[in-house]
Amino acid sequence: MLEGLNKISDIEWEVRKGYVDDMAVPGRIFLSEGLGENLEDGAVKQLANVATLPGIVKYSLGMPDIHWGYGFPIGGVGAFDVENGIISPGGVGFDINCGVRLITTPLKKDEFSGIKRLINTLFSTVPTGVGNVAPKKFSDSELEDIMREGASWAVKEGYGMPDDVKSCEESGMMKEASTEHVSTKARQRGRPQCGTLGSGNHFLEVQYAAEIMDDEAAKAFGIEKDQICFMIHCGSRGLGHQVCTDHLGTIENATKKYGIKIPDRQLACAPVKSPEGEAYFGAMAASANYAWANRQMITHMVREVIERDFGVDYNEMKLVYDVTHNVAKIETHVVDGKKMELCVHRKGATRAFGPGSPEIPKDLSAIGQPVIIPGSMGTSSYLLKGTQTAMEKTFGSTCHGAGRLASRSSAKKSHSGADIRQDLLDRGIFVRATSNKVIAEEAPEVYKPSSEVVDIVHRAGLSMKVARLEPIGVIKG
DNA sequence: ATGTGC
Repeated sequence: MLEGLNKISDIEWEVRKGYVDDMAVPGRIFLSEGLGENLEDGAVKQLANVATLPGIVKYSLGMPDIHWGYGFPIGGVGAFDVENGIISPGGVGFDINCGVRLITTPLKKDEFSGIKRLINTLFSTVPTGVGNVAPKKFSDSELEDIMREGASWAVKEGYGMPDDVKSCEESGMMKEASTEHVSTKARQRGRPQCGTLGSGNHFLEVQYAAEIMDDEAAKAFGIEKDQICFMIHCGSRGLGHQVCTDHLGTIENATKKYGIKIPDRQLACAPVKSPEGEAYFGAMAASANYAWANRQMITHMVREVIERDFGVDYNEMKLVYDVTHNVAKIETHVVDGKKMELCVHRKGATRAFGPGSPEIPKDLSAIGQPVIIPGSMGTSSYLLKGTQTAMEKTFGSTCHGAGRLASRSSAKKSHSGADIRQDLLDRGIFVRATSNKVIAEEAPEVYKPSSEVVDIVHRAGLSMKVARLEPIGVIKG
């Protein structure tokens, strides 16, 4: 509910200092009155709690897809001064570098047929679902390289082409990775899973570009109307999950050790510049690199299938961009006219750097970075561009997706997976999933409409629409 | 999200 929040504009709301005790800064949420009806009190409280943590700068921020999460809300951004601020695993989440990438093909919708066959082939090619393993179990030394080098490791091993790397945020590799802080247990979980899709909201979709809203940006990003594309949404699997679990323990101890007062145990944190904070950051970066290698390997599998079955040249399937939804990064931002080094936590939020940012590909410098916002199963996904407004208002951030409305358990009670699969088929969307249970949990109705969420970030100027993508085939874990 | 709930 929006009650108790101060209205700044039709799409921006303030969570005043004092909403919970000890807030150092206010909160800001980008949200319409309509979507505000589903705003959870718990999520607002979590956003306010983040504002109590040491070193927070400017605002604790909520995107229109905000919902309740572990400690920090999902759809939240918190930036902390590197000198006196904190880093928190709860500000990143369990699925470190959960992210999404978009790849185009030269195929056009009108000339394309055989979606069922393609999805069935991909479903048997890309390992999918909880506990599934990749065709290859990597050695300890290979895993070490994966965690250090990320997407570039995969390309070097033949799972892609050199241009792929520069089309990833961070070039698909956080150089701060320190693998010595990744436990044996995390490595054991990670070794058989690189090149697997995972479960839940993770997916592999075949889509087409249904609408182009910004011709200039679409041209720069390399996407045309009616083009067949594929989108991959997944993360760091069991490795990132284990890294989060392991470091929550050490960070909880550090919270006590450094005398940091937190309003919720799930906000455990340590100074950015502390051994415990640096250890978590290094292990998180290693997990992020693993996730980039993972998405790169899946990209390769899909390209090989399309090359073989549709006669498309592998090199004609270009990576538009790869963004991360769950990460903490050290970035320089201008705050009240002066440059500051910040530890920016984006949890269920996407970087949306604007024109001229040195971090984005040079050939896109005049446009802004590509921003990819996936919809829920069977609904529109969007390609947008980053903006200067985002740099000024949200530390260069925007939303990450539709945002869940109902819990997995309630979704299972109210929806039949088989019925949803048939409904989608009637609408021309062919779904393969590891179980009907997953389809019920991921029913489009239990998510906010992606179009409404994207409308708000567009109206707020946090990222501007470039293209709308519609699914024709979906693989769900 | 996750070898799905301590």
